[in-house]
Amino acid sequence: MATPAGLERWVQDELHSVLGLSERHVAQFLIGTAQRCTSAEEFVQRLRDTDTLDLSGPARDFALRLWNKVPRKAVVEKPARAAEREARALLEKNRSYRLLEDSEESSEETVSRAGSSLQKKRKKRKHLRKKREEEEEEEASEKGKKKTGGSKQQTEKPESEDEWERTERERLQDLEERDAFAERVRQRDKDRTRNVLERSDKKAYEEAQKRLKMAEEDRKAMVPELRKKSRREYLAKREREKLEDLEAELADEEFLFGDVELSRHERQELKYKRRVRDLAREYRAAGEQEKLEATNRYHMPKETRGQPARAVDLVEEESGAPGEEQRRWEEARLGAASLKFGARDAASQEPKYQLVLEEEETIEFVRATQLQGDEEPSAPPTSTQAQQKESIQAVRRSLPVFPFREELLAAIANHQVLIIEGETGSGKTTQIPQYLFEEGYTNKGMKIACTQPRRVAAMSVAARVAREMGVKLGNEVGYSIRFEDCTSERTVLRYMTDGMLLREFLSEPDLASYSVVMVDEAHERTLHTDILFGLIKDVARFRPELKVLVASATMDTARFSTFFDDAPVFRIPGRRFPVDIFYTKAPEADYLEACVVSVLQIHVTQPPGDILVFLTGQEEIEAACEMLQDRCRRLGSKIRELLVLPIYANLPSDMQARIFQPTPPGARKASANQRAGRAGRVAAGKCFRLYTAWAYQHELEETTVPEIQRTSLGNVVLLLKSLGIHDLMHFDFLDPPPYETLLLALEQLYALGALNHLGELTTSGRKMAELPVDPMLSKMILASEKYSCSEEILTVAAMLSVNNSIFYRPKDKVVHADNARVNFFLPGGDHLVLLNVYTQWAESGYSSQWCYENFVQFRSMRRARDVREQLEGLLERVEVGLSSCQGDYIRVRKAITAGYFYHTARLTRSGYRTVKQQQTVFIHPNSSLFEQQPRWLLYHELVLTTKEFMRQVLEIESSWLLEVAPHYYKAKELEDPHAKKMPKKIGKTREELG
DNA sequence: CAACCTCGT
Repeated sequence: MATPAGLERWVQDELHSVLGLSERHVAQFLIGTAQRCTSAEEFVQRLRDTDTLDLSGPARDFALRLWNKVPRKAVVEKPARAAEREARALLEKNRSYRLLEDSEESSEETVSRAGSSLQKKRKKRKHLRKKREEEEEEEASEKGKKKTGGSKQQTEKPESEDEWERTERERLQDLEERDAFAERVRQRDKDRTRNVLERSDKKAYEEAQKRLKMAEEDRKAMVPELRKKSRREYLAKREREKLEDLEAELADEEFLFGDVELSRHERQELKYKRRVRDLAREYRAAGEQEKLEATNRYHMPKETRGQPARAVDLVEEESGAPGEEQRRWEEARLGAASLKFGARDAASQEPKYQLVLEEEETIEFVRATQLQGDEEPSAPPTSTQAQQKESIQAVRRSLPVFPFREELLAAIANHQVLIIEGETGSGKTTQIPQYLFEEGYTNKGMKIACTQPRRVAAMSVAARVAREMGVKLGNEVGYSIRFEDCTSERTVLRYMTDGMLLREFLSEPDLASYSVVMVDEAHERTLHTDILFGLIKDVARFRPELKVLVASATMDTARFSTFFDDAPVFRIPGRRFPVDIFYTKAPEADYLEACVVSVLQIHVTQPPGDILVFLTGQEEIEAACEMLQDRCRRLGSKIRELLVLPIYANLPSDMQARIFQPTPPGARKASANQRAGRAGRVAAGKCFRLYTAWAYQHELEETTVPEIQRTSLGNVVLLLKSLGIHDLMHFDFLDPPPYETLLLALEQLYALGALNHLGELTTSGRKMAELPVDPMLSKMILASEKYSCSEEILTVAAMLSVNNSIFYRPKDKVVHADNARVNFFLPGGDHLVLLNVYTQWAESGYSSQWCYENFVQFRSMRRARDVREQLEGLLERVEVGLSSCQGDYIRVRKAITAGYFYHTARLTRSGYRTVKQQQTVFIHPNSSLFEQQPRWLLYHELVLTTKEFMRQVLEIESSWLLEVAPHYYKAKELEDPHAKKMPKKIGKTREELG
């Protein structure tokens, strides 16, 4: 970043060379404008509006270069009503100016007005007091004829004299009070004037006026849309104005009459006013919500999102067939792009490679957008050990957040809740907690929590911050994730997964040991984050000193702001490295093929660097790798070396580690980058999207449906209930889950005995909440106490909670792998198979070699072991003793049934039906029971692929259901009409082995 | 006879 003077000179020079123009004020204007804009598009738009430059020619390019150079200002604002707020602020300032001019007069007026009101009140009060005294006197005189006490003597003094003295005294008092009152009014006006003087610098005033004008113009353009929803908005606006008046009135009332005794009527009036105010507030909140939803329905080009829509967008939305619309939009985008960048252009510049790609179909990319970076693209710095410490600090200073350190800290100090908006890589995650630490938020033994949706993120960020602060990880800076608590008593900066903080609510419902809670990556809207919002909002209300920071990418911040009672938004502009985004010119049919072609294309046409490809699944990744390697081999030495490395969750970890190793020089690693956010983190980059820009804007869902509206909520309900939140229907969800989902969860918990008929948590429910597994699993674990088989049940629970990734099935060894799997089969069902696998693995000494030989995934097993150990550690807390069934698997199966009686199916003549809902279901072909078809069974989960399949099934007897869940099943519905026709063949086999 | 599988306590 250049110094202001240097920057100005640079702009002047450029202006001169590009446009033959060298006026200083133009340069200043350009810089000033750029500083106030939040995106390059906005900047260009503004320039266009003001006709400063002819932006059709090289000036546009220059404008973009300028934009990249200018340090932008952070903005603290409430985006939901930015335009409205500005207008109101302007009006208020106008009023303030007037106040400044005639404040003396208005004070006098106020005093006389309020004075008379005071006198009225005083009179009333006097009247009331007199009346009361008279009543008392009457009472006393009737009662106390015999007693003639001192007090009585006083009142029996000569009446006229006494009366005169009293009124005189009161009049004096009144006068004094009136004087005091007048003084208070004067003081108030003086305060206001001072505030006005402080706030109103003229420039800001003019700026506000200009902005208001722009806002007005935007509004004008929105008229057609506005009309549609005008009624509601109009009402809301009126209500809002009313509310503001009312609030001012109430505030004055309290200020002026705060210590004057009010009559009952006046008190009622005040109460009524307050009630009206509260209602109006509610109404307003509802109105805003409505408005927001209405604006969200429109797919606006990203550049204008968050700002008032312009008429053009709306017109385009409404007119023409989709194809036509797409073409027009595409054209508009292409026209706007300053630079056309096609692979063909590049290839023609390097004829050597054109030959290589001749047979291949080339894919055309068009650069549509650039995400600006604040740094010039440059090679990543290579540093020696000695330089490292210095460079760490240099990197810290280079982060986009750094220039706003002071502003940010001030904003945090001034507001309890602050929404922080910034791109990935702006440094918000690593820097802000450090700033807070430096600022002393961790004094007095208080801690700072920073939540991440993912484990790796929590770990790596903590490690990074520890390095930056020069402390050992786990000391001052630590992380806390499931199975791994890398914190100590010294830890004040705690990075953790969101689920972890949620768990902490169980032990510390008010988060008393934290001074700041920062919810990071809020835009991801994970289930845990969403629930944290509701809980933290609650806590913040009764802990006014607790600071809440909600950090999000450039999305949804308006919603967060609204949710947290219009908390201000702090926008951190800029990103570290620029990322160019390229879109395909036409949609691709076979995207895997297209992807491979693009990689090669990129490989030969672009400067050296790594290529990162995002695909949807393991199979695709493997296929793509094969295709790439195959083609590279065919091309042989004609192209530079290409190193293809796959990465996906199920990949053995040593393979994963390979991608972090540095690339051999001249070679290039693992195609179209789907997420520009990931790139640009360490160095400048380019992002190729294998879909058209139109599709990006229109076909992809703007934001995915929040997790909370998709998943089963059993766990969540249990957790909230155990935190004492009973009224779940009115819990403060950012996006409330569907009513039915909540009801379903409540019913399920009731059936499991976690809730009583009043919906209150039972003791067993409290225990279930302690266990970090699904309610049915935890019920199963609790039941293992009764059947004395907790050792086995723990294993089953652990194995069930690692999802279907136990068996490894490489394509080239399918037969061996399937054989190995069948070898683990035990009669009874899949749960026992899982138990068998784990037991054998444990007997092998938890060996990885054993896993390899038996086609079992070591990583999954290790995870199962972790889960098992964690659960074992919690057994004591839920009062379950360790016990083993000693081979009596009936007991294990009964305990499982106690948790899963909800998930049962019976064999009918037309196949399997679930017992309660009569849904047609099938045993999954991978199940050990697939060929046996027992009459009664229990399943762990249903998966819908080609059919509704039961995965992980266990054979049970219907009588067990009555034993474990008598409240849920009636003997009659478990009767089997075909009992005599079908002998218990399988049952016998099982008993023999049992 | 089916093949999807991200993340978290």
